[in-house]
Amino acid sequence: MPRERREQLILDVAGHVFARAGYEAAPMDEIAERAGVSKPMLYTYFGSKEGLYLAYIERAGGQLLDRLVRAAPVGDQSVAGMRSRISEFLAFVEEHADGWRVLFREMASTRPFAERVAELRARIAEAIRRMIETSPGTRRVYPGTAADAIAHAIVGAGESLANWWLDHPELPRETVADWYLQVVRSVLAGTASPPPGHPG
Amino acid sequence: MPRERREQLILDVAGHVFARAGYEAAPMDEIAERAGVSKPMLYTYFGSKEGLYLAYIERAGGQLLDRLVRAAPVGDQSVAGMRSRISEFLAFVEEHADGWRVLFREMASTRPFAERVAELRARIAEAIRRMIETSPGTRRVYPGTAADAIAHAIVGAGESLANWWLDHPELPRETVADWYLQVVRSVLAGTASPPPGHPG
Amino acid sequence: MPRERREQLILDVAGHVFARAGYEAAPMDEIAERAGVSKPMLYTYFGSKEGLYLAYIERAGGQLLDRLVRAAPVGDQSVAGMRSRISEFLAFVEEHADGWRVLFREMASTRPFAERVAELRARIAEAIRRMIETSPGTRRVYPGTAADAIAHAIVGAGESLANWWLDHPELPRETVADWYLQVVRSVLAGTASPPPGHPG
Amino acid sequence: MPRERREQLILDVAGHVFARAGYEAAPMDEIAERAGVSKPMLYTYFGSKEGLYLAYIERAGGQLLDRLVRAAPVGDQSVAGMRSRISEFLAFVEEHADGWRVLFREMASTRPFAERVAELRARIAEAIRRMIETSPGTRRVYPGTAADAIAHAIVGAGESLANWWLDHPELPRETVADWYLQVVRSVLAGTASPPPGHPG
DNA sequence: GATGAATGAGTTTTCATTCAT
DNA sequence: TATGAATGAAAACTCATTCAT
Repeated sequence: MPRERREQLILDVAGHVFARAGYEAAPMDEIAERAGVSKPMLYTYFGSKEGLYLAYIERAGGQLLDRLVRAAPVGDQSVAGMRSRISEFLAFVEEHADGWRVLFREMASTRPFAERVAELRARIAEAIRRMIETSPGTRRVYPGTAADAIAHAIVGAGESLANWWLDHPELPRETVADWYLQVVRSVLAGTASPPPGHPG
Repeated sequence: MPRERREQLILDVAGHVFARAGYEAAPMDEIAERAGVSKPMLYTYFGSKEGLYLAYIERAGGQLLDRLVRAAPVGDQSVAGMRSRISEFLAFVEEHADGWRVLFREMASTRPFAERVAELRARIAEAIRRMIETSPGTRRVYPGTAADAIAHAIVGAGESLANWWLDHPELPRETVADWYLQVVRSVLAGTASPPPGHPG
Repeated sequence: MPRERREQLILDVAGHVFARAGYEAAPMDEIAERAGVSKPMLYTYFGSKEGLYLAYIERAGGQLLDRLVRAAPVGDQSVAGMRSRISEFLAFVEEHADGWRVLFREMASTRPFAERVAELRARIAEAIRRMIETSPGTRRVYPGTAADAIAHAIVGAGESLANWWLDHPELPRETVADWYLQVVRSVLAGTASPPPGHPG
Repeated sequence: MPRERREQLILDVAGHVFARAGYEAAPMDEIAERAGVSKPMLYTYFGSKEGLYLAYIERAGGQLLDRLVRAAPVGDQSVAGMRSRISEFLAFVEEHADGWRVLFREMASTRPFAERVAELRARIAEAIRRMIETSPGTRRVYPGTAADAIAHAIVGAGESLANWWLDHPELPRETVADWYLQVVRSVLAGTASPPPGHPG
């Protein structure tokens, strides 16, 4: 088996174990055994447990980003484009539940890995921020910092919704996508006009 | 020092260590040393590492809930009430950053503790769901399940916003509260009327 | 409650715990709790865990010796005397199962306590040895050393029989006593004449 | 060094430590150090302290049984066969003093291990019981249960004699074997005819 | 006299990591 | 390249023992 193929297989297995047990509690022995390789092989390929974990995060994050980018061109701010991206995001959650769980777990972490995931998240939030700042409302209510904050709120809403969905797998993806789309559009619309009676 | 006081002190220290390192990576030795007590005391008081962690989660979750409940009466769905709750939530994040980090971390966890935190989260989402279902929109667009999903999205938005704020501590709490309030109100409003051109 | 009475009560409880778990595995906490006293009390009364154990061995051993001595005068080598002693021995096993188990356990031990029990055992063996050497056989086949060995064999037979009996509690004591008496008499008789064809 | 060889070496060392200190008081550290291996090896090979102890008991018990079986064919009830078995038993005690001490210690124990040793003992007692029931006495005095009891008494006599011998190592094995043979034959003979004046 | 509270020392066990082959 | 075998370091937890009151 060529190295590349074996690496992918190992990452699959590792993701499964990491998703179930968490980084600390996932034993390298189990990963090696399940992958059908020896432990030294893991170290030859990935250097360390940390390296293996990072490689997995990197791959999962890359896959997620790829899907988002391919779902709609970067500049596309149409409703159709938004819906497409949301749908792809949920498709990723559905098809790579392990990957999603690991990525999401690290959002709450403070360990070195969290940084990599934070970057990924920041890139997605950044795209949303641009949408906020260029959304066709009459006037911008909040300055740039606020847009960043709101963008993160939108991202968080999506994550939370995705996890809620993992507990309700009977719902079709498109239904959940509709809901999230509605949330996003509402927030975008809401940032275009100040709430009635708002002091600032 | 009376036992109750010392227990609280230990929980403070434990929260700090747990927030920084995570459950698995937090050594009981360090908690004991930082708290100025011996390890056996930790076990006498809390039974096990798991017991200590649960006690901390319980305390932090209780404090958060207390604040939310005291911020505004349960039935109160006014904007002022919402703002008050949001402000209290962010005050908790600000004043109990450790507690918040630990609670938030467990949202992504699969361990036994996650259940306790999920309960806490569910209670908050439930309150929001009721708000959605009784919000004064012209007609209800989505059925009960959707309301639950949207409620979780709102909760997730708040969590994400809170974490974003932890990285931008220079912003005053009330500013962030305003933003979150705006998000919540937008979503509530959005769920009262379907998006234009929505198929369903 | 007077000290003497409380000491006895503690010893009863301690014996129970020691018999079940063994010396090493018996926690002082459990003994204290079961006896309804505080741990420092145990140390005030018995000095240490070792002290408590020794006190228990001493008491149990003394009780056993007392019974044997009272069953028949020391010089009495009649069959009735033997039967009486055997009966008392088995009565002790029956009534003080804990004490018996602890004493017997220590026979196999190499720890400091074993010495105390070995002494007890030696005293009993010594009495039997004298019986062997003065038993009314025509001539003494074996010298003094052999008599000592045989005496220990007889003691061991009794111990083993007693333990076997603990697993067959439905048998009346007198039945088992008869069997043991038969064994002892057989061996005594056997030592009076060499086996046919024995070289020495 | 091949694994099999090292396992045997570890068992030798473990037996030594167990014999001296007892199961509870024997630290794995000491066993590892004396065996010249690391502690994790002990766990790789034997799984746990209990596993190591069981492995040792199993080996020692197997060796003892082997010797007894090889000493004389199972059905052989001749005096020569008996003497041969006794001699082998004592040879085991002499050559594997550690093994003997550990096995004998567990006879008094209540832990899970005791069961394994009880089985071994029961197998030996069973063989003796059959000898009793088929011994060429004129008539059987005691029923089957008694034969079982007497068999255990004979086993106990041998154990006790063996331990006595460990304290008198200057005596040649054959001498002690003769004594035990005499004891066994006396008891067997005694069970063939009731004691004069026996009521039953 | 009695104890609630406290701990130093030690135990088993696990795991990431690395040689020798 | 690939691995069976090995380990250093550290973790959770327990227990006999002692003060301060």
